[in-house]
Amino acid sequence: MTDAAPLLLALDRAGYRLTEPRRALAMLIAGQAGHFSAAGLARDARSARLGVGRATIFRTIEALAGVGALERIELPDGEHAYVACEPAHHHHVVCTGCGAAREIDDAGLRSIVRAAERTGYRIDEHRLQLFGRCAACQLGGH
Amino acid sequence: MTDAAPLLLALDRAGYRLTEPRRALAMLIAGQAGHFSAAGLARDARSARLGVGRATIFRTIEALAGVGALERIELPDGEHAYVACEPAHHHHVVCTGCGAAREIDDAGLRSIVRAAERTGYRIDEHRLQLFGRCAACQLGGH
DNA sequence: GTTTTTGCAAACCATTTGCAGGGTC
DNA sequence: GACCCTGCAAATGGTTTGCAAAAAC
Repeated sequence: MTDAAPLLLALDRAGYRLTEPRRALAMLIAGQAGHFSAAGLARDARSARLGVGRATIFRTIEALAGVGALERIELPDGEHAYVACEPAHHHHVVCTGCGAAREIDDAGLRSIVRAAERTGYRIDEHRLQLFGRCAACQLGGH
Repeated sequence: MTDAAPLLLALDRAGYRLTEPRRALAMLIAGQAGHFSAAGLARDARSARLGVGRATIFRTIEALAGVGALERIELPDGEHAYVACEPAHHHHVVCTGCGAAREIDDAGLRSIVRAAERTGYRIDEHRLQLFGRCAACQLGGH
């Protein structure tokens, strides 16, 4: 339900060429309701007769993740999924009902990182993912 | 460097039978320095001539993760790994140098979860992983 | 003795790669 | 026109599964 433009813009700015397959995939990704998997996107592309090969799908997702327009997450069941996002540092809340993802800020994380560094580790990177049900799914009982 | 007993105890308590392959794998896991992968464990098992099949290794890891004695983590490079841990709720700091993992408490998370719930989501689960270098690896330059 | 577990080998499935042709800048 | 990108098909590699024999309770 987002817009495809930011995805293409991010690729363009990073020096990637704006090809037909990439445009088509950006549209497809923009139309995803919540998180999506590479395999699922490949399925959609096939049923939409985009004529885009599996390899291109994986390569495009990789490029988009590389420029920060997509984030790869691991769902509670171990599956991999991607969510479209702003290319800034942040974290997500993911709905286990419909897959909708929202960004949240990490204000409170600073103190956790500081606490962790008291163990002697120097923290370079952190990953936080919250899972739950969005307001709609709580009502609808999906 | 940990002890194999807690792993076996956890399986026993959950009603799993204590078989020879499971004892052998518990020892092997207990001897792992930091995090380890299923594939790596399979390699170790083969070189140690344990006579344990790949399938059994995956099944045993799955069982241990199921009872909370192992936690599956995703490293920054996308690889999967496991770390032995107490079966209570907690989070890890993982050294990107040697793989050593330590548990940290999640005191500060409470406020983040609360903030996230103000978006309308009801949070059921969260996952936090910190990556950095442990004291030894900062000195040694691994 | 009944039920779970194992090992093997084959099956699976997501992801990657090599390469020749085609599209983009 | 040079270089990037694509599609295809084949390779890869981790993980799962079916099944008969073996072990645990």
